Amino acid sequence: MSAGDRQKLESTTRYDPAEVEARIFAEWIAGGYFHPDAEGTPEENFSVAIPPPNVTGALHMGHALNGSMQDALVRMNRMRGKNTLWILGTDHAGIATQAVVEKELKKEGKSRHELGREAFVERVWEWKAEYGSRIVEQYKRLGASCDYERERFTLDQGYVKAVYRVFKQLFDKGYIYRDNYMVNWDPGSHSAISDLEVENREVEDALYSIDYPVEDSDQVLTVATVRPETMLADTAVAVNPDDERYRDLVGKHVILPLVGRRIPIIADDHVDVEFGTGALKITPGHDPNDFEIGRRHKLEEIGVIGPDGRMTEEAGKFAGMTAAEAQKAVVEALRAEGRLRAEEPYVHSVPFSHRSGERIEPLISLQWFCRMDELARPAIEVVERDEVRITPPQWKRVYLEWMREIRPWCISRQLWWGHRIPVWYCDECGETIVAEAEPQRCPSCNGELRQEEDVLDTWFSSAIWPFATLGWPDDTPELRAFYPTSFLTTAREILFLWVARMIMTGLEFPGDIPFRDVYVHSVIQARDGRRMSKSLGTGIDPLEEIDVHGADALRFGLLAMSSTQDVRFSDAKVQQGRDLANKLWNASRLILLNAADVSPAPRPTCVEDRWILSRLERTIASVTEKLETYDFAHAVQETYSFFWRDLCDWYLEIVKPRLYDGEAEVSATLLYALERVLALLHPTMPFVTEEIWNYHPARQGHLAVHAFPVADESLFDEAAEQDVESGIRLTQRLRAWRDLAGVPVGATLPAVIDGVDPPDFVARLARFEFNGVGAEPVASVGPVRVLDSDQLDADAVAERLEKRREELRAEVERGERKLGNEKFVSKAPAEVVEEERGKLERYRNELAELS
RNA sequence: GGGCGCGUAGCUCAGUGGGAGAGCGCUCGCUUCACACGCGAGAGGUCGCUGGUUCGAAACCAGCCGUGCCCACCA
Repeated sequence: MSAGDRQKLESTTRYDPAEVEARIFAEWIAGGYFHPDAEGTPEENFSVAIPPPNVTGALHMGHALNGSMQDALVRMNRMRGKNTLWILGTDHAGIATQAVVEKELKKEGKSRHELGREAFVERVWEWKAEYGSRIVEQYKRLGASCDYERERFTLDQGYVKAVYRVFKQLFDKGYIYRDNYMVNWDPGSHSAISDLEVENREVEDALYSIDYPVEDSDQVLTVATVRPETMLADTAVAVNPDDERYRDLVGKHVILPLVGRRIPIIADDHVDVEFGTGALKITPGHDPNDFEIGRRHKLEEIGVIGPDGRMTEEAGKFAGMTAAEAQKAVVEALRAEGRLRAEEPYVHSVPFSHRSGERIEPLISLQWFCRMDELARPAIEVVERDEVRITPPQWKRVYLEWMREIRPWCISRQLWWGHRIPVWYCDECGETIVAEAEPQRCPSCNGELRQEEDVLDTWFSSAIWPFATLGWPDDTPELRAFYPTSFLTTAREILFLWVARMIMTGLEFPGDIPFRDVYVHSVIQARDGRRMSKSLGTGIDPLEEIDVHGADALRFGLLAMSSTQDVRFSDAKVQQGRDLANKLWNASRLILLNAADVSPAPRPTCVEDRWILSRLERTIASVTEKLETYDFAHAVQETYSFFWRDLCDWYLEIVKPRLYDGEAEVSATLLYALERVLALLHPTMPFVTEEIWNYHPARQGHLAVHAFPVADESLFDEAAEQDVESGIRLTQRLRAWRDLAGVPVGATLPAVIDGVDPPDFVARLARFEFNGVGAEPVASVGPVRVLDSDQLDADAVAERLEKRREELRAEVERGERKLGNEKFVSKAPAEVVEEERGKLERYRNELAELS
């Protein structure tokens, strides 16, 4: 070690992540470790596609957890020598990004319509160039070992080519079509949105009962509705065909109040006899159910609410009002005509836009759809056959059930920012052309063409992420080397929005699954158990955590708190990670500053050496297995426990004298253990381990590309583990005895051993002298007979003795009761019974000695 | 309406059939020559409730209570 390094180690008693992280990260990048050559096959390589964050986004806890998990596996596989690629990129996020830029414009007093489409889109690109890389920089702060040289964007040139190819092929297969259909209209973003972008919320509305007079009769048919304003668009009233009350009315007509329209009374199974009066007003233009019923009965579809959320000309005197204003006015008008029979409070669930937060207005509009049933079929099969494995397994069923019920996907959006749908219309001959590249003139009549105004749903482009990022549709070296990818980690909320669609497109286009494993991770909630959300003010900023505690601390903390169930964010776990980083630093200082100049190798000379090596190798085996099965929480906590408890608390304390003596054997063993612990921990805590590695005498190159340890089973040593662990337990009992017997901390107590000598370290760590002579024994702790001395307080010793007797009596009683149970003795497995007998025997003997 | 999950120490969570665990917090004692982001020793749980299965249940089964999430077209 150089004098400078030695001085740095000696003087730095605390690990300071802020001083280390940026420097180390720059070294990794300079080394090119994260930028693999496109060589080898997907089977032998390791690749992961990052769930692309929104360009508008900032790193939140979900990204940080997901990133920590991916990086752990990516780094582990890179260290194993695999050609490893972590694909990075961002999503153009249509609605979100357009909203951000529109907001900016608004501050300048402008609207996108004033700018016009081209200028607006240009403006969004400018915004993207300036702010769009923020989240990528934040991933670097986390230490994520993505390939920053292959960064992709869902709207970059090659990606658009892939999207258009997919659109064209799906269109040619007849899966994509254009139709007038009921959609979820989001008045906030002025666009249709898909079913998956809708969230239902409980809302208290009023339920109105309205009398519809039956034509040529004194009868009325009373219907119930929460949206009286839509009655203006009613085109039928429906009753259940089995409903005796209305059997005679089916086929007759009612006269729609306020409007005067004559509309039929029809019979449809959808109507629930029990609900309200059993008569349902049918508004095919403004209600998804009524739309379906309307299509079944070929009813007229009238729209009285426009895309702006206001009443249209069809609404007559209500035209121009907002839907809410119209509701009041319609209710008033009905009341004035004596048609309003009842009004009562009513709680029900109502769709809201996940994007804008506004209440969805179901409208019929001309949109592009994609049929999903054919695409879903093979995507169901690969999951059924576990070719794509979903972990934890309960999500497999959730996926399959959703896929089996899949419905057409509304893929068009009335936005400007996104992939403009590759369809051109000829106004002269009415031709519609779908093409991957813009056609110059109409191929039929040579007329002028105009392109479809709508853009595609953002998720349409995300769906092809794993292969579009690798250069598909071209046959690129990247695609050949890294597709299919190895695994995907995700939050369950995008299982349908994203994961399912990637499986479908992967099978349809490159013709193979996009990844072999899907790991659905838990959700980190706010400290109080609420959802972490910006709008609720419950978010915790991962970057602040990194600033304060370091990236390793946050990574450790997130992995340690992650689980199969949702968990609350735990500051304590992040601190545990910070403490671990500090402990690693300091234990390493102890070893590195005192070890003799030897090569790291297991060189056991005594039982405690064999013990720590055995524990080390077992930990490597166990932690590796847990990482491979996505059990991150147990993986990091087990590493923590081995390092802190076994290595630091016990082994280092035991071998300090040998280490200070510069003994070659213990130095070699310690350097070996340190090297392996650093490598084992590097995937989860990359910065501190890399920094310490700088000072390790075996260092050749960066730890990021050092071999990941493989457990050496020849070092497993059951006997050594038992000996040392019983020595540890004896040490702990002796210390406890001293403490309770009021012995001064620094005092060494005389004692003798009755029986087999414990390992040597026991006497030193417990501060006993086992060759005591002369005095009388006053207490027994295991095989240790504590001799009388002036360090002892007789009363405290007697009290301690009595306490132990009580414990033993309770134990003996418990054992006797259990073994006295004849059914236990006859039915329990023999080894369990034997164990109980052994324990009882030991307790009885010790009690006898103390009496 | 259907589905999934959770209820274990003051807090956050592990623990799937043989004597209740971790981290934090708390108490007592330590400036012991790696680390006070440290060391040693402790206190603290009828494992939501009620029944059942079993020699044995925190764990398996049933019901109940509480709580969270997902899906769903009942106006």
